[in-house]
Amino acid sequence: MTSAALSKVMDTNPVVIRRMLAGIRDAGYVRSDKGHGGGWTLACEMSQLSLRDIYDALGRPTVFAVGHRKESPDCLVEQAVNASLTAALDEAEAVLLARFADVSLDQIASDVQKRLRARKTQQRRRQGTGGCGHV
Amino acid sequence: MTSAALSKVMDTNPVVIRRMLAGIRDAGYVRSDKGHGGGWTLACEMSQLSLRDIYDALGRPTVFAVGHRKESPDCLVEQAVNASLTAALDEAEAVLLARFADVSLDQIASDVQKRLRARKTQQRRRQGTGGCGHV
DNA sequence: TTCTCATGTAACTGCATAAGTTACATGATC
DNA sequence: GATCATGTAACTTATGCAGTTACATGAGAA
Repeated sequence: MTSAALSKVMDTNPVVIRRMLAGIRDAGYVRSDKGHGGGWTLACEMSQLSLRDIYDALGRPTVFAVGHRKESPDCLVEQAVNASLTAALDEAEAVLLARFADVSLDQIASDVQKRLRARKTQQRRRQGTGGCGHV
Repeated sequence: MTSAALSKVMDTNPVVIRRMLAGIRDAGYVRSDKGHGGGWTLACEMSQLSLRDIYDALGRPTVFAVGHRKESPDCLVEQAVNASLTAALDEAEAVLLARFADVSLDQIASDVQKRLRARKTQQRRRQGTGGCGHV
């Protein structure tokens, strides 16, 4: 799939797609090819790729919107607050990353399949009965 | 303590202090008084006030810097990713808030005391021996 | 070889959010 | 009434991210 096609689907810009996928490619999870027939292809088994892997490949961006004002404040109160805050944040981050590690791409793919079936069933129901008229 | 004094200590602006403390005052944890001798005073026991209480009083700001692009996307893949992401984020947020609830202000206060003693010991050591000359 | 397609990347432009600032109103105390 | 302190609206940076433009590079087709 090309960056242009992906950007349309994701309602954004081809360059944004390339910037994002660059890290994932460098980690070896996808491949990019130039020229005719080029674009992006998956380079590993979906079952071997987790959300955690992608998070790492993206450069482990900051997880939290909250945090310290200073890294090493002189103020002892600020130091004490930072210590408590850091302990709590670290623990929460560990939980989050563990959960990310639990989710592989094939799980997401099968979830998509499930949603696809659900959508089709709903469409059939609406057409078959002529629709309830509410939706 | 006045907003002006607090802003100096925290290296910021009096108005920023007032904006922050406004929510905490509305929740009843601190009091503000105008005029001579006015300023901010604690309105409850430090042991009864946790980081979680303060987080709530501040309006429960967004915890995570990562998240969805859209709340209700048409794209089934995006829906599936959102579902996995939300589950993980919710779990991490629950852990974080639980940790916040575990930390009361008097714990932080005693941590400050501990740090104060440690700093004094270090200062005495430096002065007593004439100092090592490195710091 | 030349044309076209696709990625790679630098550089720039919004755009949203938070912090900081200014200005002035309100109320309490001396 | 003078002074001190908060309350708040309005404005000004500062920052980071998404989006965009422009062009270089490389691969394949004609």
